[in-house]
Amino acid sequence: MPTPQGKPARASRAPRTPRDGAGPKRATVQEVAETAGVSTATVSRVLNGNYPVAADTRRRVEQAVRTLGYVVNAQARALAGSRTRTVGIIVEDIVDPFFGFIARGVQRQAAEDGKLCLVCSTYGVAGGELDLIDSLREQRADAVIVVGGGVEDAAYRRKLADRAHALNQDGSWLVLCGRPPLAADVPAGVVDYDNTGGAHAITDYLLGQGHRRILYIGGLDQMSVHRARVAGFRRAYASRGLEVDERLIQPGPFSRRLGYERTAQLLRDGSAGEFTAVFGANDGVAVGAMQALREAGLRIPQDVSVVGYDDIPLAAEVTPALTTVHLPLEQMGREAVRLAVALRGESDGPTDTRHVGTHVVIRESTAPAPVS
Amino acid sequence: MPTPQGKPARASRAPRTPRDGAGPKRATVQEVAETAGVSTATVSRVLNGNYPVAADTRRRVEQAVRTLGYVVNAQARALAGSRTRTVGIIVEDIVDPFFGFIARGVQRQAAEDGKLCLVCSTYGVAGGELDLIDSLREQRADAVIVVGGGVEDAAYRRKLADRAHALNQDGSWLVLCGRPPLAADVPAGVVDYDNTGGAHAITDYLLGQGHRRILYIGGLDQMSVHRARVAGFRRAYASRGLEVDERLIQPGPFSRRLGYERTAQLLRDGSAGEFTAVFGANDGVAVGAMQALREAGLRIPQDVSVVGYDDIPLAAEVTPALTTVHLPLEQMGREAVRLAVALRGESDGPTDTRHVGTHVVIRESTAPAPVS
DNA sequence: TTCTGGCCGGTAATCGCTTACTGATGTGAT
DNA sequence: ATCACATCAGTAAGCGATTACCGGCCAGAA
Repeated sequence: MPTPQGKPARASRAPRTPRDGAGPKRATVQEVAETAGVSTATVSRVLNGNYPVAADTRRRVEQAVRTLGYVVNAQARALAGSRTRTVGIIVEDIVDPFFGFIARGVQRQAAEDGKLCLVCSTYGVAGGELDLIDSLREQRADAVIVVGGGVEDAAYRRKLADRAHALNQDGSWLVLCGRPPLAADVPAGVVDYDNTGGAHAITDYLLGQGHRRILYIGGLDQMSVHRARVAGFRRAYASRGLEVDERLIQPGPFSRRLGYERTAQLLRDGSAGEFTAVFGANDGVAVGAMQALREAGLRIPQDVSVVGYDDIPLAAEVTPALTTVHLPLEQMGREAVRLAVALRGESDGPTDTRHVGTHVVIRESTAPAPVS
Repeated sequence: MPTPQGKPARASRAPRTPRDGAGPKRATVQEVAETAGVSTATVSRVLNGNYPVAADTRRRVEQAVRTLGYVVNAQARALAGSRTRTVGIIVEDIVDPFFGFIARGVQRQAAEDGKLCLVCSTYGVAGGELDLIDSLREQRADAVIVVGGGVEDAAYRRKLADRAHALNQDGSWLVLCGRPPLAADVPAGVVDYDNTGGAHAITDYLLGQGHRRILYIGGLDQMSVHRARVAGFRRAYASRGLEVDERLIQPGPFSRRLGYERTAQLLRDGSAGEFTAVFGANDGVAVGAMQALREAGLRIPQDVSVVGYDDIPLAAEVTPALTTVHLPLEQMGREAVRLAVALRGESDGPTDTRHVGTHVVIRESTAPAPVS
């Protein structure tokens, strides 16, 4: 049998020469300790300030730190301690302002808490979050924040739940941002906004302006965000005792192009009937729709009103400025970090869900329905 | 004297109980080794695949890894090895698409190289880069990429150079992105684009269209980017033997608001004389100017042509679409990472500077100068 | 058959810091 | 003067990998 099954060879000890000194070198606590004439423990205490050290000793250590230009080695610290002072955030695309603002909130809150951010993007790779979570787990990020995320089936949710358990066992937490909780027994924090409520509010506003036929564009059925928004849209009609014409609900991937093409097409072939308002599932879709309407010679808001969702800067910058549902994105990012910090330590607490408020911002793209 | 100066106490050894086992726990190479019946060295070799291991042994180790759900500890690995497989990037504001695209390039290239990104933003704090570089030095990022950066005086440049030396001594590199080199003796890589050339090209295009009075808006004199662009603007006039009216050069902080307000004001008080074209120092400024022109009843491009710089998505989305100078932002980000990787190891090589190409993108906001 | 290598795999030293214990010192109480 | 306490500082055991060195084994060469 070529399989080596024998007892391990008992090699005799041999003092090894220290790693050759040619490589990069920087001061260590050891050296600081020697320079200051104290022990490494004391240096560490001064550095972390979590243990009483006599003023005089402290001064000497600080002096030594300055002299040697000492900088702590975060890896060594993390290895010895239990935290890395690092939070990971996973988004779809960092260029998208929706994610950008959330990332900004995460960064700012993290900075205030003395942490650094590992920012990852999936760039459209389906299920890319899963691999990224694994990478962040290797890095032992103190928390992993997953923002949004598109299509999700049962298998995917199961895998995500597995990651949540794994992270939790490592002592850190998974925090979902802008998506609903996974399940009661999955240890993950959630920071979400009320999609149904927001969609209901803005739809109700349009209905209040006399609009009855509102074209809803965007969203895929597998996306929970979309399902929730459509639910709000429907509920607004229902609570006024009105019916919605199913032909007016036009799903599709969130994108400016979808808004443009779908609107142009419906205007051309009239297959969804008439409409006096357009509800873009997000601001990008709405802006695309505006362009199609304008090209068709329709005036906004005199002929057709348009509303969006999210309130990214673009909404306020287009002409006419877009009426939309404001989402406190940056605040959500901050909240996610705070939640992760709060959760930390609780080895297996219940899933904690926080909701941030949204509100309708009325700008110039909406007006009372034209008298027909 | 209360100062404790005596010889350190020689405490007797006392075997300490292992850290209490209640905390988070995850498999280690040790456990994998035991499970697979090999040594930790062998496990490490299988994991890193940089040393021959018999196929059978490898299989057993892989099996053990799977069974235990083992995940390597990046901190321990970084401490023992010499790299952290992490790159840091510092931008002004991650929401700004200019920085967003560069960050995207950095992320993608880093991902392809098996690295993770630590993304930091200064959010307007002057000199905030310096502190962030220090943080990234603590983290021992394999490279630190600093993008853009605004106002910079001699003292600031000196501090930045100090950081570059420190990083270099640590064995990693500072890479400047979208800004000129610091000095020949500063060990830092540079990835930049030709601002003077780009400004020259687009100005020349306008001059070729018959425009003679071009309003240049934006940029602060302390910003090297601005100085270079204005230089290109001037050179374009000069190379055609034309003179530029100094009143037409209107500095100010890059912002949409500046474009809007300055244009509106000059239109109102005519203090800079007439002009048939506006050159926004970046796309935001140009879009702001477009708005002011439109509100003043001027048509674009029939009455006034407008051009921008950078070619962020907004440029293609406004109506009329903006003629501008395209910058390969994402590619710059990738290039910065590649440069950092290439530089790594060279303990003190010469400053390496790479330039990425730019080109004028002609859209709908420009037309021949109106016949007066 | 004995020797020389090539393959593989084990041993244990390190990386740089945190922290549980322990000890020395000085102080106020008795 | 003696003893119980605070206070402050030192010792050294990890944390979880990587890797320089060393050595057993076996095949082909001499």
